[in-house]
Amino acid sequence: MTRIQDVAKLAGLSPATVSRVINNHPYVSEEKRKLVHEAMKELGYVPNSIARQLRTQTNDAIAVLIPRLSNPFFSKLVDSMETIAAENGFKLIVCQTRSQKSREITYLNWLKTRQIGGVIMASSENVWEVIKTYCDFGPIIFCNEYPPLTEAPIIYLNQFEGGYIGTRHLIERGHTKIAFCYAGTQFTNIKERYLGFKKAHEEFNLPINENWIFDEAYDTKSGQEIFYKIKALKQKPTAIFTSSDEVALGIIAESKKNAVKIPEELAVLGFDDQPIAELMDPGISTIYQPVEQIGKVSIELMLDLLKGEQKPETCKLELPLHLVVRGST
Amino acid sequence: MTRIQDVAKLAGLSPATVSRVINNHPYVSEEKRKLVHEAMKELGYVPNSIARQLRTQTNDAIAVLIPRLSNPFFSKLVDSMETIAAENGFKLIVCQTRSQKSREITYLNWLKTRQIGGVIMASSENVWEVIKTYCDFGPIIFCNEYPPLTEAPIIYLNQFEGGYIGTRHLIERGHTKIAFCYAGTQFTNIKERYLGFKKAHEEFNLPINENWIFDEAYDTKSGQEIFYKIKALKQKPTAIFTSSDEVALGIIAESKKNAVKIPEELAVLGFDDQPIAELMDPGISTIYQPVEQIGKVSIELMLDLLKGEQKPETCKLELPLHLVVRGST
DNA sequence: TTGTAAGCGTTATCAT
DNA sequence: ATGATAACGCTTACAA
Repeated sequence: MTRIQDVAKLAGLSPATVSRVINNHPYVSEEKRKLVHEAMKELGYVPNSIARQLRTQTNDAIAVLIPRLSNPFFSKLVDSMETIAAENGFKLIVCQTRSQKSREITYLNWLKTRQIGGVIMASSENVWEVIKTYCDFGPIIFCNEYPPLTEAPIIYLNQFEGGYIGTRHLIERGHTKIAFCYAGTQFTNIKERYLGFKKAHEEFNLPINENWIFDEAYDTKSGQEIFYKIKALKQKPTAIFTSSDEVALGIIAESKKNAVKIPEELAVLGFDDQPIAELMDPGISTIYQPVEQIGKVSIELMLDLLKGEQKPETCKLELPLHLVVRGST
Repeated sequence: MTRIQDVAKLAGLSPATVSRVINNHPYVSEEKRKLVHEAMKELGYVPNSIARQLRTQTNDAIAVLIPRLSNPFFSKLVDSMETIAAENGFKLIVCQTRSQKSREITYLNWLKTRQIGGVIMASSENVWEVIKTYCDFGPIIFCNEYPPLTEAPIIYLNQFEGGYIGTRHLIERGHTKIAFCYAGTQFTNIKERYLGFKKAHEEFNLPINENWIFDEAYDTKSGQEIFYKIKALKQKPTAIFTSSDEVALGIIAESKKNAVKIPEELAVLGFDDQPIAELMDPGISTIYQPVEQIGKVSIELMLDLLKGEQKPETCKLELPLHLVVRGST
């Protein structure tokens, strides 16, 4: 491996000058600069980033914590983040927690051991009190979801609003018996959505039926299962507010197999606005989430924090979401 | 930041002994080991991995190059790799080339600057002669796709076989007018598939119609476009061998809107066997690719190379794929 | 079994 | 404008 020393020797200069050239410092004569470039080229020299990071106490690796990549919402999110990170010479490390507290901690520990420079939490399983203890070791920001009491930057979508406008839409379509899908142990998102769901019901003086609240609605498969749970009920809802387009897809697929008409017998509302939502027949009415934008804003904030060495401050940035009406409602 | 020095001082020992304890070296008395652990705990000490990597000349970051994450095939592939990498304490860095030569080179350069320890190329845009020049800086292996003349480990699926069994299936269903989808400038995969497609035609003495070969079949949208290209033809194929389930999905979606019966008027064969293939109505007949397995095998090979410091040798490991028949054919 | 000291490849401080 | 030198935090001969 050729070192900065080797370049210096060949150019007849000191390592310091070579370093100055590499880092575009001022106060280097054009003559020497040229000499250095020639020597670097001749030796095929490339700076060792590990040594540089040790010396400058920096780290250009960013971890993004998500439940799993095979969830299209998250792969799209990571997609948008990676593009911008790479453009800025930063590396993006995928960290799949699979919704497990312990895995999340494992990744957060990478911050302590300087394996990574900062963390973007696009999902979080642990409470803020626990996550907080890692903040001394590098910037941590939240994107899409966050635990209660979080004192860190938060980029989020107003899920309450999403829950409200979606439910309102269903009510305006004439539905009074509306089911709702919960997904796991998430902190804020689904809970917020449920509050919006509730608010819409209250506004129209409609009761909420506890039997129509389904948990563990993660993916298409759970959507299929939920369809059969509904089918087995005596009192059936006429509409369902699902937790994602995948879940909606599962419900719609099984409805077709069972000759249940959509939206006449069961109106299905998705969430996310995945490409698939438009393609299905009928198209899935859904709540559009600006995934690329939330990824872009989050990674840009992280880059600022990493470059500026400033401490992240508590703040909340809300991005808008909106209703997309298609055939399924 | 607490250093190994601090721990040593508190424990009344030398940094060397502390290092030995951290790295589980033999020849450390139980007594001192305990002392070190206590001191580490008291100070909340964690080793600095950057310093360690500089000293040991190692690197625990693995880059995986893919076109884009939003392609489910690749997000699933990265998913399986990340899981195993993390279990072994290695970090997986997503690198989206967006099928651009230049971006691929940017990422490969990270190997030179020691930003990463090794590269898994799950797609490749540059020729082997170019990629070869990076091999001195760390292990490079190919997974799923590879340029001609590659002298590096290759984990791949027999695409020729895939093309053959798929086409044979369509022919056996009575089709003689079969379209084929190409996707971009990939090196081997689609080309190999086409050779299998050709072989099946030859076996049954069927001609191939050049007008029925469609290029740029990347995603659902292109599938939709292809449907309309077919619709505009005077001489229409009765079956189509697509390049992915997404493309098949696009074609099927538009067929429905245009009241073209599937599979009676147009049989559609997918590729990959994504979850969506099973859910569609009709289900998409497709070629199953063992994505998780190819990811697992690849990352395990990379871990071996990184741990063992051995040079990668030219080799080819083939994993099997098979036909899944559903309603679309 | 433990300690001393050199060195991994940089960059930053302080001279000159 | 340039150079000598120390330091970043760790591991590993070598010595004891």
